[in-house]
Amino acid sequence: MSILPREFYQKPTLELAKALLGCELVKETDEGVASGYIVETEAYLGAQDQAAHSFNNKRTKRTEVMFGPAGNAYTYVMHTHCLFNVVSAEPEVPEAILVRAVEPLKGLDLMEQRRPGRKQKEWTDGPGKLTKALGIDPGDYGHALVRPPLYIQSGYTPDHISEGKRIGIDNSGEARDYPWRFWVTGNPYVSR
DNA sequence: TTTTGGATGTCCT
DNA sequence: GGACATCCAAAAA
Repeated sequence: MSILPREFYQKPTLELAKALLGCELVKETDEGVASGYIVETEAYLGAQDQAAHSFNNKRTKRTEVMFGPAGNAYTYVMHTHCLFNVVSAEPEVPEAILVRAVEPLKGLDLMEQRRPGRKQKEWTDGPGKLTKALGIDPGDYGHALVRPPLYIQSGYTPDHISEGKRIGIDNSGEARDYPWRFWVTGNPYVSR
């Protein structure tokens, strides 16, 4: 088991989205370590993707990190929740990959504490849920994912990967039909 | 300075 | 299936 180097992220976004499946996402806090296997991702291809925050190369304070190098964290606060993305592509090309679900691995006691009253299956089967269970927050914005307290390391290789339309972007024109969502076939922790 | 709306989750009916 | 919680940045005024 080893932390994925910066070079790992130097591949086309759609390819990286699939490569991340089965990798272990780790967050270390004062309370301890929590981690899980990534089992569901979605690609957001900046300039050509109407559903992306960076559509048409729109550069703002919020999307700024997407214009940086691949391998950094892009956290985004949505309503009452925080979402976690991995920045992809080279600098000046605003692409990223949203992690939608993980399979709990380490720090199960911590996650249970952070998700009181829920079954284990419901701890991390959604983009807002997994950040809460792992302890990822807006303070991780822009963090390089190659060192603690937040990083990704190699895991297992999924037997089969499924792909389909993305979720939660119904008002994004034809971009909503792009098959840019990937998940580990048959894994019970995918959001739906 | 004010308004608007969102890559969601949870609880209610 | 539907309402609503609750916060920040973008866009409008």
